[in-house]
Amino acid sequence: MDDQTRMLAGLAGLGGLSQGDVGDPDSLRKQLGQPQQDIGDILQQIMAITDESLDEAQARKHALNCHRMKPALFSVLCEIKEKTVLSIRGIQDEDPPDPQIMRLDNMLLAEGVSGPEKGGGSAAAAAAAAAAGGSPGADGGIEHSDYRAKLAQIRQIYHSELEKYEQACSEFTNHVMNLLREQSRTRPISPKEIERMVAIIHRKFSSIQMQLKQSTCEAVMILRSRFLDARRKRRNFNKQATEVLNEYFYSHLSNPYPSEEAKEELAKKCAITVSQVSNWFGNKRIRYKKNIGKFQEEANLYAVKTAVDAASVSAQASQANSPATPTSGGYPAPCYTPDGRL
DNA sequence: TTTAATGATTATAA
DNA sequence: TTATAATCATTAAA
Repeated sequence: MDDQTRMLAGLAGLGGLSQGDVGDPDSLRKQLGQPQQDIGDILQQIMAITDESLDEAQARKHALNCHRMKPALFSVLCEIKEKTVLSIRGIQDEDPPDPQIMRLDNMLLAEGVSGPEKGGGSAAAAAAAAAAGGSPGADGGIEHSDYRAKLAQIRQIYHSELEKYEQACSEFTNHVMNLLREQSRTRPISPKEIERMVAIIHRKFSSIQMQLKQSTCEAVMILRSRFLDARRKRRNFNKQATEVLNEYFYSHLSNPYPSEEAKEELAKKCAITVSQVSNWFGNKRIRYKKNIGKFQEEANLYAVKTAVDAASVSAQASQANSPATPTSGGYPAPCYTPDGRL
């Protein structure tokens, strides 16, 4: 737009060539071999062309295009352009790869939304089969396939939108380029300028692309939190596992804080993860402390069990490796008698 | 259907 | 980082 006003100013200046500061008017006039009014006339027509109707303008354009003075005028315009274009140079040359869009790209790639389609239609088919099949083989498998199906849906939407975006972008770019090429017949347009315009268009479109990527990322995150949140697929530990954990807890009641190694061992015994062991102990400690009375029975049960186990072990091996007997500490021990009564 | 139990998460403090 | 306390969301029992 600024260029346009500059161009108009340049053209207006050209109108009065005698006082013009452009090039060498005298030689130009000689070159043209025409009176000055003629040029002013043509310029007047060019200036007025925007006010005319489309058909009129088209006809006028054609007439001007065929005008014998057109090449000369064109070269003058080129000269002016050459001068003005200097000022717009340097405001380009900045194309840093947007870190935001790179972040989004990485995430989409990691989630398998962008990038190569893994498994192709077979994954969708498998998901559909799993959903249709009455008996979900693995427990949680149905949810997993549901998740995959939803992800595939997001992926499909993303790709179709991206395609639309790319099509629109290239369409628009082509349109503008054609327009500029067409205009370059009547006004000087350097390839650099076209390039710059294309860059501007791409920048504008890339903000749209970012929005698309942003919202896709959001959708994936929501899907993840909805399906992969462990709380939603909580399963109670099996009886044997809770037994092992409770045994440890009540036999270390004075200090129910298993070391990292102890946690690992418990995890292995119970076929759960170390962090699950940590969770369990965290929950157990706080819940025990909050209501010791409620756990009294359980405590006695396990105390007996431990004692019996220890007794049998010591009887079998005739060794004096009695279990760690809780004496004092942060957690009050329940009163218990060897026969299990309170 | 309501309630209790339970595994996981979150916020906070040491 | 880890422990605690509160809370969430699901499962199992009543």
